[in-house]
Amino acid sequence: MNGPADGPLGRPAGGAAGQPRGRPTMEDVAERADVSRALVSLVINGSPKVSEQKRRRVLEAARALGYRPNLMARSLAQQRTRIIGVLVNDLRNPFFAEVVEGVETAAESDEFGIVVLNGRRDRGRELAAVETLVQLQVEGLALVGTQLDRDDLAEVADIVPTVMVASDLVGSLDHPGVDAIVTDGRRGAELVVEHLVSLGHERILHIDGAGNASAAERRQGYLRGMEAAGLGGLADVRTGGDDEAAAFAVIDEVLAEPAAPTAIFAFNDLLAAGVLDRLDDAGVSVPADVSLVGFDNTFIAALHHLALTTVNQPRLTMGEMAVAALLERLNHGRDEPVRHTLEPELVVRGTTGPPPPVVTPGAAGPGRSLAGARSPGRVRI
Amino acid sequence: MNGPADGPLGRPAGGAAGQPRGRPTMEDVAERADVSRALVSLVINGSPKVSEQKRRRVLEAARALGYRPNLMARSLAQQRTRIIGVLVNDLRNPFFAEVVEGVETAAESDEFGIVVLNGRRDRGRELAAVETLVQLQVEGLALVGTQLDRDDLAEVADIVPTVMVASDLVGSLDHPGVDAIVTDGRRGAELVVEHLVSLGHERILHIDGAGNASAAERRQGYLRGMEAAGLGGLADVRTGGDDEAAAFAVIDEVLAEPAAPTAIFAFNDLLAAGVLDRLDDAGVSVPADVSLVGFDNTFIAALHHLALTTVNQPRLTMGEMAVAALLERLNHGRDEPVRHTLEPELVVRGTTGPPPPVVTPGAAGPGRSLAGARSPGRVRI
DNA sequence: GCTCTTGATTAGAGCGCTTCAACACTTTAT
DNA sequence: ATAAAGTGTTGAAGCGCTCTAATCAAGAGC
Repeated sequence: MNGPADGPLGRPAGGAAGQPRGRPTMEDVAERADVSRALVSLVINGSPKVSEQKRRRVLEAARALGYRPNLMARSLAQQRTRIIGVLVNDLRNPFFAEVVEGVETAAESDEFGIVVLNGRRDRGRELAAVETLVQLQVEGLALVGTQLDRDDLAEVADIVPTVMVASDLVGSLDHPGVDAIVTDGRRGAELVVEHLVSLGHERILHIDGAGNASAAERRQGYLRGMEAAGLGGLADVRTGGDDEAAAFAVIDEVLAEPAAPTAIFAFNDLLAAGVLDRLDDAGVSVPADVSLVGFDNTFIAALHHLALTTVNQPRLTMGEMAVAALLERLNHGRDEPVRHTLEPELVVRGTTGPPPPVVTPGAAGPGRSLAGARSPGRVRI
Repeated sequence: MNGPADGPLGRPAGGAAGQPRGRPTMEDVAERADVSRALVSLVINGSPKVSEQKRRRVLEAARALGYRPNLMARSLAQQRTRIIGVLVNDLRNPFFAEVVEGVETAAESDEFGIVVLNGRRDRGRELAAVETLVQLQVEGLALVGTQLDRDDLAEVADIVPTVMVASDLVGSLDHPGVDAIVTDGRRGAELVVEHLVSLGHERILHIDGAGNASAAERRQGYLRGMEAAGLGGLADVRTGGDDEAAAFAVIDEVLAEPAAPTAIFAFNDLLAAGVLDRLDDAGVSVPADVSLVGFDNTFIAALHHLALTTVNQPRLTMGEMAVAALLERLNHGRDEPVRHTLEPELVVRGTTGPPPPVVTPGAAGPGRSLAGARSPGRVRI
């Protein structure tokens, strides 16, 4: 084992020869400090029942060897990992990134680590990621904006406490192992519609989030808002997505139609940014010709040059609440599901205003504001 | 072991009482399939030397029990994790998020998993995160935009192959365990200056990235560019940062000075966005009064309403190259450091143009374009 | 002098898995 | 037939750590 022919080069720092290879283990430290492995363990874990003398000896040996505990081994022995697994729908979306920061902050203060996996907008990858996290033995699972549904999660939620953030098991909140932290998307969407209606808009288009987890809720809120305003007949929902690119096709389509909307409510800020770009390309000015609203209140919306009216979700808080929910299960054994619904908040900025006056009363049918805006001579922003 | 009191129904779903507790292990599967634990291992790992009959038996038992391999135990036994650790300076910066996606893509196709930790712009946290990753026994370490320096990394790099992405051990590339994948920030900055100079600018201000890892390089490039253009005397560097907020103070300061710049080169797009906002607040129009350039070419720069002239870095490629570098060490035993420098590319958009004509020749001293722009009546964007 | 405490240390079993050497069977070569 | 060469399977030894129970040393109490 420790024979002389054990390989020429030393362990880490270009050291001397003849080492047993691999990183130093607790055993190595024990040997060097001339104590038992158990004692080293106690020292490393800061047990109070170790004499000052030995503690020093051990620590010194550890430092000298460059010893670092092996988390895998520790977790295995301890039967716990103190890791919370986080699955994010899309790391590129600043909204999610900030939720993750919230999760991180909270986890950190509770001495948990987090492992972040990125679904990259792909359901299959999300599924695989969840599997990986479970196998990694995470003690809790936070799914941020995931598109997974009850069937995907049922098995997993039996094994590890799970919380969905910014998305929900739509219409099936019944799994006892799954909590949810959401902003009331329905209410948020209603706020948007109310705002637009109060400005005088009637033809309000909603470009939705396609299969995205929160899409359904916001869509519903939009529809309800329209109904409530007596505009149910004018409600118009188009399939969008959750990034800028998704907006292009829809806008091109809409611009080509006769009765164009005077306001557009996009699924989220990213999508709204795409809408804005495309409108810009077409020479349609916002909000003079069309009003535009996003959702999430990401920092992008706040940029003055976009000044996007949007709906705020308390991202950091959501992340923190997610961890809190997991810990309630972990530490206090809660076992019924919980669902926290946060209040959305309308943030009015510069992309909403009154609808344009009807161009030529009587001439061009019922309103053509948007199409009209495409006439030459219009000023681009 | 197989006593009668071992619980009637399958474990996971809605389990009753009296189970042996804990998730099913390989042992459980072996018992149920009536084979040895070793055989189960072979099946799970897809060994070809297992009879079809037993393979089926094992797989069925595994499924029935809801068995999932324990990655911790596997890694421990196997003495490898197949995990690449990724430390990101700031997950909220879309630039980094995209580099991470590149890392992910590459790792995935090489059957590696990745674990992402977020430094959140805090050096101490970065240090802690690296430590965590090392203890997690990652096989490679990708540091994305980190601010850590040689001293922080020396010890770690002896243990695990390390690659720095989008940042570098400035002035000390000498650690044999650290590779680097960077875009030539110096060159990028020179391109910016050349572009601005060719437009006729002379008073070009650089707001740098403060302590940020790539800050020094870009600063140098800027200074060299200015020298090369014979404008060394006009070079002006202010301390900024790497997000929008950092821009505010600087802009306020600059606006209050007599000889204001006609062009501003910001450390990155985020900072540039902040500059744009502040200029906007002050009624300074871009590029009519001041030209503005960012760095990174994040999607933010591409938004039409910002249309930020910037410098592109091939993010995805950088992430992929990082993994490639790690794998060369891991699989082919390379042990000298490697440094890939990618070419930056100037992306001209709408925030740069010729400097404004000097307002009142002779009257207001040497150029007051920016300050002049603050006169009332100026149009805001 | 003896047992009792108390406190510090350690032996050793075990966490769930991999893997190597050994084993029991074929099957093939000779 | 017998040796040689596969096949498929298994026992058991770890991987690096934790943690319980046992051990040991030393002072306290009687």
